[in-house]
Amino acid sequence: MTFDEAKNRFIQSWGTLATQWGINRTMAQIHALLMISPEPLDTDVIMESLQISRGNANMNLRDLLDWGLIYKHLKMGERKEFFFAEKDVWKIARQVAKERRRREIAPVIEILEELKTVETNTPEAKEFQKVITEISKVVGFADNTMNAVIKAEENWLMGQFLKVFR
Amino acid sequence: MTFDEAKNRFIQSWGTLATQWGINRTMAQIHALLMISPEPLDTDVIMESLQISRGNANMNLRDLLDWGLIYKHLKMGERKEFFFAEKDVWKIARQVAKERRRREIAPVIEILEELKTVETNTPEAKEFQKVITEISKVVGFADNTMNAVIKAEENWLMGQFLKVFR
DNA sequence: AACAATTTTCATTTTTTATTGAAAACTCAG
DNA sequence: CTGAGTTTTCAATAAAAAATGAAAATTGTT
Repeated sequence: MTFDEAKNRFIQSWGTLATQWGINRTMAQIHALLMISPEPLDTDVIMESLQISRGNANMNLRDLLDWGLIYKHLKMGERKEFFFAEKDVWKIARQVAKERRRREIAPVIEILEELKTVETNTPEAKEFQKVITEISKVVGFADNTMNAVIKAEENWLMGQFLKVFR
Repeated sequence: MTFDEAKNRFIQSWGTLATQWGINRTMAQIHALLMISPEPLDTDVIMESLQISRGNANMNLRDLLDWGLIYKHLKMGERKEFFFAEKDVWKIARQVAKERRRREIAPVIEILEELKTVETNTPEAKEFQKVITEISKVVGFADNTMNAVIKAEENWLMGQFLKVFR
């Protein structure tokens, strides 16, 4: 396999994987492209590489900035903006965990707490409350796990898990 | 909040959450409905409750069966099929981890291994290989973690994490 | 201030994904 | 074997999500 083939394969695969996780294909592809580029790239290069429009490129670059997965780089004497990706994959994992926790887990916990307060006079309502309580436990577990990832240093986290799997 | 309000809120929220994770809304709603139902339900009841077509109901029920999240129940003297959900939320988590590992993580590991074999003569190719190697590590970590969840007994897993967070 | 380079926005279009509903297939009692 | 009850399939349709591209806004230079 040549380098260019490998590169394309990676960008393509990353995009496909992302869609399975509710992330849009282009955003993942831009991220992949920047991850494997040793140099910051400008919007035109990205558009050309991935064959996408300016608007599309711009919006997804903005989203990646919001997620803290890429950064701007200004070259002196140039007016264009250049972008480069966070290359530390552990840091990326922490960043994604942090955002998803905030955007997804936190609201769910809130709703579950609210639902726990329902009256339990019928068998149906009892079953309901039982399920909600169980879900709360598992969501709490997920929340703690994400928290661990967010706060962890790479070595600490690896160490903990090596202990578990020893 | 009345019980019916709570029920609807739950089904609705579960559906919304699911879409953020790349799972379709209806599938999650059917699952939620069955989770909180003390009795197995037939297709007509599900169609009525969620206001969906027979084809839609049938397809998503089949998918849920494939995922091992619901089961069939045949009532004696009845020709209709009834469905009930796995209520053990830990078992659900294990089941989902198992399926996603098989469908998503495993193929990614395969591709990454393949990409590692690329020639590294240019700086660009060197950077590429470095990134791929790093991603491999993190994906391997995710794979191990999912494996732990899959194989774990509830108490063992909880115990391990309590240790980590003590 | 005028202008050219660049970025951002957003109404429109395209693509993708989900849903419908009716026909076909299946199942089983009589 | 027949036919009513039930499930499954799938082409057509609808809904949702993503992408386009050109106009508007912004930025920095002279």
